[in-house]
Amino acid sequence: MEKVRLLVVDDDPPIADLVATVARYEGWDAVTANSGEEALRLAGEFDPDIVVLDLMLPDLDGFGVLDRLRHNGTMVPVVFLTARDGIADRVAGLTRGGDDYLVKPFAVEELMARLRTVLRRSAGPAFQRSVLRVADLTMDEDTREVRRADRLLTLTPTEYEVLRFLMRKSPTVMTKAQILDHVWEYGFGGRSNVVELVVSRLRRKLDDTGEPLIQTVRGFGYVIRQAAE
Amino acid sequence: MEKVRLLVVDDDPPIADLVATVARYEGWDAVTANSGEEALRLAGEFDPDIVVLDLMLPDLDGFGVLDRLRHNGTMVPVVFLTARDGIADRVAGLTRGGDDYLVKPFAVEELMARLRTVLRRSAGPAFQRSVLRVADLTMDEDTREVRRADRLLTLTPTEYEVLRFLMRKSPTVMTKAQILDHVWEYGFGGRSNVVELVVSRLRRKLDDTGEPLIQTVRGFGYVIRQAAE
DNA sequence: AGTTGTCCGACAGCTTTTCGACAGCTCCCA
DNA sequence: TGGGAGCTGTCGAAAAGCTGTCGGACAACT
Repeated sequence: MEKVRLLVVDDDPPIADLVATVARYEGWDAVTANSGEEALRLAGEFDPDIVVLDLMLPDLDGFGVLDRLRHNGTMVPVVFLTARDGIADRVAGLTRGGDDYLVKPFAVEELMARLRTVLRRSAGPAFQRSVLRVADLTMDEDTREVRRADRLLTLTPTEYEVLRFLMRKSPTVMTKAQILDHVWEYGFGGRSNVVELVVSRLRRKLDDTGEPLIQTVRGFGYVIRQAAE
Repeated sequence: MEKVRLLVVDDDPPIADLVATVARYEGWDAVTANSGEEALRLAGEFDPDIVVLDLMLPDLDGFGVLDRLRHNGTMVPVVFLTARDGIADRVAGLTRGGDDYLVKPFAVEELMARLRTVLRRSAGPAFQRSVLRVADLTMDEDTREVRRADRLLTLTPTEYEVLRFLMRKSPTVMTKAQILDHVWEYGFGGRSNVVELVVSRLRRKLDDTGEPLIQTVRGFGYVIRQAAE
């Protein structure tokens, strides 16, 4: 696939920057806009494949931006960001077309996952499943089914996210800080051992059968990969 | 790649110089700033590819500098330096993207390694693995896998760092002092034979099979290279 | 043969990791 | 509205593994 072009619209520069940086890290092209006007201008110039759109903007609000976009005939898919309270209902109504939304504060991996899904859907009518695989472990990102050697595992949301992150990055070693930073909401204060704990719980479920897949790289972090040699 | 342009921002001149010197030694272009204002000015003039930014600055603090940088539309990647205590949490929020941070006191080689990683990532969408190779010894810096003639070695963090340093410098001879200075945190007190010890341990793991790769240059230091006649 | 430099075994202290127990929370259902 | 089930994160203790000090054996150079 071509390099994905992402437009991020959020009036809070750190947030916009955060999203753009993560996207670039994934190899996407990303630009940011801090107002509705700027967003519309950039949508024209930059011609994005997908848009992340905060609903709370100083000038024109998110809905307004969307209307104008659609008015111009742009069918680009949109993922909305909203505060926890409030307009969730109205957003829900807008998400039928394949668009999606996420509540702030979000975890960056979750945002990226939704962007990928939306892109995949909008790419073509025949949307192919996204299945991650490491050794005899598979994760179907559509059905959320995780199997180890065909045995179905039941994971909690957090476990699922951590596992997905590790599988996506496999066979690269990730530090605990990286895992925490990507899988937990930004702003999560936990100076704690949550990551270790979730890994421990994952291991119990995964490695129940078969050889250990999640490996500790002492003094550094964790990887998921087939034990070499 | 072109000559990398690095901007180092730290109010403690010895530290800033240390980093700049090491970077120049690697063939990079490096400039230093000792205050936030200077940093912003230089960022404009010098147009760096990457920035090392101490968070504790006399005038504008590190976060302020970052905000202003971003505000100017600069998407340059940043690696932060922080003291051990305190703001690690706040930093975490900024690092989710792909930027990174390091706690003082750090080891110079570790800083350089992170800079290289961040650069590599921001360079292109398809980020190519970084694999060091000396004779039949290979080190994959992403997976942290080290192999001698395909046999997987298990190294401790210190061993890994020393070996990486030697491999990077190969076939140049490094003195024990250089190794100590680069691989251990600056300010490390050990007037000792740690380096010898780690090398000894490395040898046992590496040279188990095959001919010795790490050679002693008596009265000077160590090199890793294929034994030449 | 003396001197200087290197190697490395043993050990103690320390750091990192693992994981059981538990309490607060949310969500769901009656 | 109350109760229950399941999820998440905190704490702490025990285990595992890593690092540096010491010191004696050994090797290399003069």
